[in-house]
This record gives sequence, C-alpha cells and structure tokens, in this order.
Amino acid sequence: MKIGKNITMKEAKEKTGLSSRQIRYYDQQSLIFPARSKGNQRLFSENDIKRLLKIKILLAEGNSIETVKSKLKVPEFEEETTIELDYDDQDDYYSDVELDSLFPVSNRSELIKKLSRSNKKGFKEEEE
DNA sequence: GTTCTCACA
DNA sequence: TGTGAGGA
Repeated sequence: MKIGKNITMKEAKEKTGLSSRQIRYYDQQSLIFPARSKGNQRLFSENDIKRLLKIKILLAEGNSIETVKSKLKVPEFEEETTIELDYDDQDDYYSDVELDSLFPVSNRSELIKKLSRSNKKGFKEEEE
C-alpha cells in the first residue's frame, strides 16, 4: 500500500464524527476543498480529514464558520508536516493508522493547544 | 449500496 | 441541521 488514501464520505464521517450534511455544508462554505471523482463524488485526503477535525473542534469551542475559515485559510504550521521518513522501503508504516478510538488524531493535544491559543481572544457560545 | 444536488421544514 | 425527492 502506498501513501495515497482516498477517503470517501463514509470514511470521512467515521473519522471526523461529522454527518455527511455537515461535511457537505463545510465544503460549501469553502472550509475544505476535496477532489471530485468520476461520478462527482467527493474524494477526501488525510489532509482534508485533519481540516475537518479542526473545523469540528473550532465549532465545538463556540466559533462560527467564518472564524474557522480564517484559521483554515492560511495553513501554516511549524512542525506538523515534518514527517521524517527514514523508511526507504517501508512506505506503509504510516499509511494505515488503525482507529482504536473514535478520534485517531495523533496530534490531538497539539491541535487543542494551538486552537486554545488562538481562541483566547474571543469566546462566545452560540453555535451548537 | 453510496453519494450528489436542490429544496423545505 | 436534518430529511426527502430524484438521479448518477
């Protein structure tokens, strides 16, 4: 298995815990930009899933779609994409991350910290 | 069987 | 946000 994961809506729903309606809605709001398959089917990647996870968390923290958009518009991270691959022959050491939990986010704590930091300025609870 | 769009509640 | 209709 190479590192090329095509994630469908079903997978996305399982991985993010969101409903298809939510995911499509976020797509409409330009929060994410998944590719389209032959039948106009959304094709998500691991990157999109991570984005969805951020969206979910941000929304849960009481932010609105617009707020989430601002944070996802400029995806600049310091040390999140620094994946050192010393496995020249084992290219599937990272491909299949089995989910022993509902949220297989390896960098969840880092995510929460970042989000909490950016969330300190405004805090209002209106959205669900 | 699954997802897609559009529309309505 | 959820659900339904109708189609791919």
